[in-house]
Amino acid sequence: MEIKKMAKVFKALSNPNRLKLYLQIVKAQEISYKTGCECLISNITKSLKIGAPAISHNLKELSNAELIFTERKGKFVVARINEVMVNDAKELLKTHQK
Amino acid sequence: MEIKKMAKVFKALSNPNRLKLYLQIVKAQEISYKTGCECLISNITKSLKIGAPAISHNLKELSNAELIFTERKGKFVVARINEVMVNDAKELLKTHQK
DNA sequence: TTACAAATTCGATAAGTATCGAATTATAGA
DNA sequence: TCTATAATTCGATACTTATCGAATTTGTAA
Repeated sequence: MEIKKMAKVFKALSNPNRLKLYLQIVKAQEISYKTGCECLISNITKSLKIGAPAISHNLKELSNAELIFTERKGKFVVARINEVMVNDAKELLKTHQK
Repeated sequence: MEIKKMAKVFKALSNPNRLKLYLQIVKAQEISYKTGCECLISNITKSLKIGAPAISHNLKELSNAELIFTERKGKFVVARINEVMVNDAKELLKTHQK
């Protein structure tokens, strides 16, 4: 687990809009476990106050940091969380004391 | 726990040199629990490949994000981790599935 | 007080980034 | 085929940031 890679992960989460986007994907994915629906980016887009180009850019940042995987399903893009990477990030934040 | 505040925390960890600095403070603090010594910034400075002004700047970023507390002890600066904030960050990275 | 070391501040610069509107591409359905 | 919607790409712009060297401040101890 190299520093540079982890720094990139944190960078991906360092912009408020992008962090919101990430959290919405997490949330949508959790719901999808119950409903079977997939996480459609187009739904999330509406709830953020930035335009489609910015969403696209921010998705790519999350994806480049390997925090999410994206896949095109016809006209739509679906995203899902890369649990492994998220765990690496959590692990790095572990402090061994109380 | 507001998004903006958390984004700032992640931003503080988003630069490789600053992340290293943070991790060194964590490490030094863990050692200090055993030895009773405090985490001196001047020791850490030597192991990073950036100059003193950059260290100073990066410390301030960590401090502004409330990830660390700093205190001057005579000629030196000592730092310690804000466990509460670190936990908030870990908490935000929790996903509820397996 | 003088000298030294730690740290900060200042001013500059090069590089990176977030977002936009316009244009374009991809896809589904009428 | 034509149209509407989702998404991406492009080009621009305003803003932020990481780091540096030089200068300055803070503090210790000779």
